Amino acid sequence: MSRPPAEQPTELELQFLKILWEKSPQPVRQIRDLLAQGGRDIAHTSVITTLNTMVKKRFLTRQKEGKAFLFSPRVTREQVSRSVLGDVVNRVFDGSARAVLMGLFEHSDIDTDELKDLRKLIDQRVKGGDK
Amino acid sequence: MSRPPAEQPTELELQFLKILWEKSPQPVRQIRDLLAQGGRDIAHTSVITTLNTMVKKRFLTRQKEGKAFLFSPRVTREQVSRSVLGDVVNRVFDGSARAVLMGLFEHSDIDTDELKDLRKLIDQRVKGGDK
DNA sequence: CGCAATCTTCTAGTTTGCTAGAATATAGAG
DNA sequence: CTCTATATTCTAGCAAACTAGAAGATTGCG
Repeated sequence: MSRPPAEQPTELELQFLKILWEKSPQPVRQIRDLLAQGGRDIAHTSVITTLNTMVKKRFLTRQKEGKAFLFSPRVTREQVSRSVLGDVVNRVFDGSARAVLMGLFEHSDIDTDELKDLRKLIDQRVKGGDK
Repeated sequence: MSRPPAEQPTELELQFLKILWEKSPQPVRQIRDLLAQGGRDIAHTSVITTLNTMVKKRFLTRQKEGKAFLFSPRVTREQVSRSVLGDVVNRVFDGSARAVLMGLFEHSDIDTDELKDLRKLIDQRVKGGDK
């Protein structure tokens, strides 16, 4: 028995996804440059290796263009965000949205304006009533 | 260069912490039993190995009692929750509490009552104003 | 066509995470 | 005090994650 393959993207994979969510499809060379620009200077072949594992995991698709491959995301930012958050909610907060919200307060610099914004969001949700 | 040591507890480590948050200090044997009870049947020595790495990571402390060790958490549930959530907020949601809250809506079965509860929480926060 | 540039695949090395058996230490019974 | 039961440490193996070099494939320039 060993570790089950993680269904959530890893930290590195998330960086790749963010780049491709911004713009896609993109070739390896360009992805590599953007990574380096973000402070993560990885060898060209390493970038390819990671991209290929992400294709295997179905996070990405690739298509041939000339002699190179172009990569695109197969999952949306919303899908990943929801998945990761849901995972944390279940694993750490035992499914309690309330606990998450309180943790959210503690976490960061949420000012009064943002709080009101959040409340408005909830109001809309309450009125909507659907789902 | 290789992977930086994760500062967040792993899934398994989180299970250990949950057990010790419920009751501590506890001996290895008992922790092992509770894990097995929760469906994770691990060899006694494996439990010790994990506990020791957690001590090294400063998630736990241990004290000798007779011929055995007793383990206790060194971090609180609140600390870990905040840390994990903060990590996700920054890494996945780029620091936006608003985005997290919306993801929270999407995630799960939050009914109207719970929404009102959340709103009350925000109201208290707005009135409190401080911190 | 041939060769250089460029891209990919293959192989492989390192660390973390998880697991467990072999070897070792120690407390307590008799 | 000796022996056994029980606890711990040591060692080790396997998969995932990350990294990169060597080798192989392909395009296109001259």
